[in-house]
Formats: sequence, structure tokens, C-alpha cells
Amino acid sequence: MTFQAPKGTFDWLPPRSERVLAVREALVAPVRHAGYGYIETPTFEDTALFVRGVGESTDVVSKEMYTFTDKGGRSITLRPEGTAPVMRAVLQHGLHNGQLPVKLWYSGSQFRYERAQKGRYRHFSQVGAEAVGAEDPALDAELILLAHDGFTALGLTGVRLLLNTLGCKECRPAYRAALQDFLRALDLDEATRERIEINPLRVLDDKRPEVQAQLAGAPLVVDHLCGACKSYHEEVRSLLTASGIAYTDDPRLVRGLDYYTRTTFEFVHDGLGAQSAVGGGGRYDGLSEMIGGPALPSVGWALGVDRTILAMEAEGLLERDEARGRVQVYGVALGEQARRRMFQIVAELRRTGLDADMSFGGKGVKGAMKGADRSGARYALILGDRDIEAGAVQVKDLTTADQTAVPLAEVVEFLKGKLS
RNA sequence: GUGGGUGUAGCUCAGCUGGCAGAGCGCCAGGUUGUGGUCCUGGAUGUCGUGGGUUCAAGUCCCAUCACUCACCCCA
Repeated sequence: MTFQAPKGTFDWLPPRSERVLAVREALVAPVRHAGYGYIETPTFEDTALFVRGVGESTDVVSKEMYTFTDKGGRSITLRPEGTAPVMRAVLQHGLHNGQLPVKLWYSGSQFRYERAQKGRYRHFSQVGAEAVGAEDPALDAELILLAHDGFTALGLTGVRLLLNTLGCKECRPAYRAALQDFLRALDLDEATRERIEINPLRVLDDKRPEVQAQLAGAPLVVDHLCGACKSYHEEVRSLLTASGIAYTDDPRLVRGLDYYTRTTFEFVHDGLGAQSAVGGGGRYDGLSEMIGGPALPSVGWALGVDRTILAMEAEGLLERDEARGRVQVYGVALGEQARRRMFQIVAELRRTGLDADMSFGGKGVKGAMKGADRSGARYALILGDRDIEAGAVQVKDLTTADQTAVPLAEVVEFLKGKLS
């Protein structure tokens, strides 16, 4: 009996796994250049942080959390999202007592107990950015712009931006009531009827055609915004337009976490299957207060690393790098004495900054040469007893098959000259 | 939680109305006793997901179960 990865999880394997690192780095590069500082929080938190922050009425909290009791009797939850933990850390350490906004970025695993499907897993990787403690449409626009730049830097052309506003605590209650009145009159299943009472905005997001058909005349947030929300949203839109960022107004765009207010947005890609969001976020002016802090209007986003890679694969952006070699030089040693010598040469090559590997496992020349070929190395070093006697190592250019003897003492310098 | 599809070699899969478990790729070895990528030859690897049932006979039919997968729900 062998083991397999737990249900709903998967492994990234070479060579594709290299992309995980590269994508993560590319997605956060723009925020790192925009004054955002790195924050690392624990993988797990007190369960209550998510219950109060993300909201009891959300599916994430009500049925998707990995919650357990630790040996000290505390209720612990593996983080299902990154924003509440970041806000918790800001409040705990008083980061908001300095100049605002506090700009932070993070990268890490998230956990949600869901039924897996393409692009949706129980363990997934996100990068995120948050700007805490400032109410300024330019901050919303900045974050959207930075996420857009990350996707663009990866060569993605099929990422679309959907934009909406959810109003604030002044105007949302009236809208919510109007929407509930409308929804209650519809013919819906029981689960959806319950949702009307708990979180009516989410009903707008329902994908089922029989539901969508009934939603045609539903009241929209845009028509119920207060003056402040309206002008705020207009400013975000005009800043985006002025920056050349294309977006689609989607008055039905709703997010699944309770803390969102005003600006909400989602980056979607059509090559992913049903889980089309590669990133999403928005403003969460009330979160700090929900978890016991002062008023700290904030905005942020999270981008899915795994989904971004799926999007890149859908656009055919990854194939060309697949064959890229792992190392530049590969050692083939024949016999014990040569093996020891090769071990030293390879170590020295690495110290000078070259990527080098050698044959392990006692293979014959043929097998070792095969290993050299597969390593993607430009040069193979062949060393046997008679080479050691002659004081030279055979350096073979694997692209041309030319082979020359180079004195042992000079081989590192020789390769350095050829390769760097 | 609900529904559909699929489980056969390391990988991708073929296997008809039940009748000796296969191919391609990969892996290993040899051709070439010190030379890869091409070519030729040979080789290894399977409780046919698991358990039960029908049958002279089950990879194939039936039931159950597990896993994977896609979709709903939800979201990155």
C-alpha cells in the first residue's frame, strides 16, 4: 500500500514546478516596487478570527474550514484566506499607529474543504497585497493596476477585469432590503431561499440558467448607491481608464466574503474551466472593526498562483521553456579515483557560479553520457584513469560533439570562460 | 453536500456481441569492452482500483465500494 496526496490536493513536479516559483515572483514584483512590505503570518489562526472577520454567513466559514482543537483545547483553523490574518497582525503589532496606509504583501498556502474540480483545490497557493488604513480611490486603482501589471508581465493576454461596487454601510442596507423583496417573490429552491435571508447579494452570482433567467429585472447596487459611494466609484473608474486599464462593469459581481464594501473586482480568464477567477479583491472598510480594531478602511487582493499557471498553459505560454536545461556542465567519471576527482571539480564549478551535476549510482559510460544528455548540459566532462595519468579531462561539447583535452588544473577556468 | 464521466504497465491509452493481457512513449541492457542525442536488437514491470455476484470461463456482464476527474454549489 502506497500513499497518495490527500483528496483535493496535488503535487507540482519538475519541470512544471519551476513555474510556481517564477509565477509567484512575477505576480508580486509590481507591489514590491510600489512600497509594499513583505508580511508572513502563521498558516493557522484562532478559529474566531475567521468566523468574525470573514463572516459566519459565508460558505467559506460555514462549511469549508479546516478546523481542529489543539492539545491545549484551543480551536484552530488552517487559514482559508489571507486578509483577516494580515489585519490581525496589523492590529496586534500596532502597525496602524504609524503612517497610513500600511502596505503589505504576502504569499502562501490557503486551505478550504471543498469538492475539487479544475482550478479548485483544498490546498492552494495565493499571493496577496493589502493597503490598510486609507480611504482613497487612488489606492483601489493602484492595487488593480499592480495586479494587472503582474499578469501582463507573465505574457498573459486573456485576463479580463470585472469591476463593481457593493456600496457602504450607509447605502447597502436599503439596497439589500430591496433585493430581498425582489428575490422572495421568485421561484427558487430551499437552499437559495435561505441564502436570500443570510446573504442575498450572492444569489446574483448564481450560474444556473433557470435562476439567472429570473434575475433579469433584479435591482442593482449601482442604482442604490449613496452620493459618496457613487463619486468614489466614479473616481476609481476614471483613474483606471486614464491608466489604460480595460475593464468591464459587472453590476452582478459579488464576492463570497462578508467584509467587502465598495470597490470589488475580479480578474477572470476563459481558459480555466468553470473556476474562471485568477484573482480577486476589493475594499473592506469594516474588517478591522469586526475583529476588534479601530476603523481602518482598507483595500486588497489575492491572486491564485496555481490558477495563473493554468491560465498560462491555456495560452500556450509554458511549452517553450520546458526543454530548458537544468545544468550547464555534467561530469562523467570512470572508476573510483576519477569519481573522487570529479566530485571535487563539480563542487568547484558550482562555487564559481556554474550549474553543474554529475553521474551518480555507478553507471557505465554509456549510461552516464545519457545522463549528461538529459541534463541539458552544454558540456560533458569525461574523466577516467588514463586521463588522470595524462593530467587532463576530456571536455565534450554536446551540441557539436567536439571533444578536447583540458589540463585538470585549468578546467574550471576553461568552462567559466566558455559559459559565463 | 448534489450530479455526470473515467479507473488496464512508470506515462498516454487500445482491448468488438465474455474465450491465452496489448501498443506507443519511457526505463534497462546489448550492437559500440571510454562517449549522449539518431538507428537496430533484446529485456523487465500488471493483485486489469478493491470486494462480492452471474458463468464452464469475467479486463469485458451485474451489485457494492474506493479513487480520480468534470460540473453545480462556492471561490483564488
